Amino acid sequence: MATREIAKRAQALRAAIDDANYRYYALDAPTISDAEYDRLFRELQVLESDHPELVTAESPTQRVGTTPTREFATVRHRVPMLSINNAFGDEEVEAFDRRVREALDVEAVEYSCEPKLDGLAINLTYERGAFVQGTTRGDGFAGEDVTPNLRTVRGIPLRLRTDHPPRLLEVRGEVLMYKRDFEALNARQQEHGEKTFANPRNAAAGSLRQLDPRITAARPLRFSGYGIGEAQGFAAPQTQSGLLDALGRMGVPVSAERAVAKNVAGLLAYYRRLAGNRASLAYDMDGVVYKVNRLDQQRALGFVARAPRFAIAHKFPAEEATTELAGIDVQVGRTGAITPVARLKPVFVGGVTVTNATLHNEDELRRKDIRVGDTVVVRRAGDVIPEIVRAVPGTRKPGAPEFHMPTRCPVCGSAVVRLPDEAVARCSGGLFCPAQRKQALLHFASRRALDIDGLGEKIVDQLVDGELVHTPADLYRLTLEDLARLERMAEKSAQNLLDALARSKETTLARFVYALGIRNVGEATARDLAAHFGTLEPLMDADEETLQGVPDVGPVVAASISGFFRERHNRDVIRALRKAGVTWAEGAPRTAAQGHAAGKTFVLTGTLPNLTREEATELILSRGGKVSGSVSKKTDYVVAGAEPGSKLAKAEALGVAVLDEAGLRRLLKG
DNA sequence: GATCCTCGAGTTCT
DNA sequence: CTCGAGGATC
Repeated sequence: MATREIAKRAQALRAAIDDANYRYYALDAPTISDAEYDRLFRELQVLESDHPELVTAESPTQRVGTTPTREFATVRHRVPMLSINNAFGDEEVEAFDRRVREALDVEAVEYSCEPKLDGLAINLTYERGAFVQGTTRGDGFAGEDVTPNLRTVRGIPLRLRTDHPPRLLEVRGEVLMYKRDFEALNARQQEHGEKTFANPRNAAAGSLRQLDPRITAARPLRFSGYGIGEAQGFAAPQTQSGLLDALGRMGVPVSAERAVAKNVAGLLAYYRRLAGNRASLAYDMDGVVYKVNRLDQQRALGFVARAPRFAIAHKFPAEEATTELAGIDVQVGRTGAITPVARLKPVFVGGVTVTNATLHNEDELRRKDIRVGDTVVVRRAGDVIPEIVRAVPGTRKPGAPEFHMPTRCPVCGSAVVRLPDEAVARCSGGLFCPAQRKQALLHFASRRALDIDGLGEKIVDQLVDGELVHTPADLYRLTLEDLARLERMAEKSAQNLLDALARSKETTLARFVYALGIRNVGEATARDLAAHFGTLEPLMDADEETLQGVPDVGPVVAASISGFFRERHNRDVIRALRKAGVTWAEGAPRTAAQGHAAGKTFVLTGTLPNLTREEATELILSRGGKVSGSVSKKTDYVVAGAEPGSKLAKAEALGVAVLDEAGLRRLLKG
């Protein structure tokens, strides 16, 4: 064959393979068999290996993966990749529609509806139609460059199918794995003695984050596009649904389940249809997304902080699973609270394997009438903490006894008492109880208290059981030799712990008061007390009446505080701590707050780009503001970052002002 | 006395 | 995140 003919043949093979990929992945309508596909692919490989000069970056043979990289480079997004607010019920969707119609001042709005795929959001950059870069979402502002890995994903076109490619087009979508592909992959992994994945989403994430693209190439990843980022020289359609159609025509796989709804009733009908099909669809979804269809209306609506006002994700209810209740244990908390904990036969729910779930207290247990041996329904509440919803009727084992709270503490044997009108039962042993002593030490060392890095549960167990440490002050007497004798504690980590202890001595009055673990005195109250008294002595000697002069301190809290400081033992520990070198800046009592945020209440949600939660809190406090944990009518500002929680939705519902990090900084500067 | 708003405390898994 | 309960407010 003449060189020209070979080149032509290679060209024809590439076109045929690209076309097969397009029909398979984008149209979901394959026209040739897998065997025929493999034959074409091998012929092209042979041709290219005989004539290396014919190989191009866009050749389908180049999807097999190049050599591994050391790490992924960070790339700033040209247009931030935003998150979408969530709706958890019909009412919230109706409220969303109402807000949209009011803002646009129209009778009805048309929406584009799409499944919310459970995968990883990525950004694909095309220059003059050629795929040049792909990045992960990251924090929304910058992500990781995973171009070589994305190149191996066969559903991602290496070249857009159009005669007039835009100068620049960023395609946004989700990388995911089909359920059946995930199962096959796990079976294969298991066969080869390699680790299996918990769910398709984790499998997709793990596959995409491989440093060696050849591994990614062997994983059955898919792509589904849902929007665009930066676009230059692109005649954008007028609507979201038109945009999806246009992407589809250019060879980008888009969801076949997409639809257009004329009004809010259409949205809810779409939701019910997809929720009903959930099990039979090839992929996992965590809900559906509604977007105002007309792009000019989208622009008019704009953004609130980090999320578009023109879109909302309607989430499916938390997944439930059933398993057997293997037993009920009890735990002893810092305040002596005895909490029953369900031990479950491991069950896979909401993407993780759950073995424990809290039962809160005796009343709750009674209410749900749960007994050991019952089959129970488990769900991950708020998608995080597992809870037992109910027992499945008719699964009770004959003679299964009712659960009773122990009358003696399982750790120290002291009496368990439950005060009238209280839901929790408590061990009355106080600091005599090793469990409470351990928890008190862990609290003292916790990040928001004295922040002693490396003092974890395992170490505290040994220190207390070995009688090396009784009170927090004893921690500062520990030597390298003491620590090196402990299990799982080599010299290096022992030294690290000593360093952390030394560092922790420099603290603040608020942290110190919080670290003491006074009942009913948490972070916020400790801060109020520190600000009000300025130094420790007047606080220690204050009577209950004086204490009630502090904001948010009433009779109960005042009694806890004065009771704590009246105890001889507690005063001794405090003296010993100060003697060991624990210090803080002695401030004058702060009276009226000053600064640009004076008297304003802030609530933080999501991840801010340049500030940690603690830094943001510090910043607000230093300008006289207050930071609270929950949103209400009294909240002045909600500061929202990436992936905000339900607080953002609540803020919008209540009409509370929402700021992003930049807005917060501007406000604090004045 | 009722109601709303906050805070404290406990909790799971990777 | 959620529940329970303390504090503030009317």
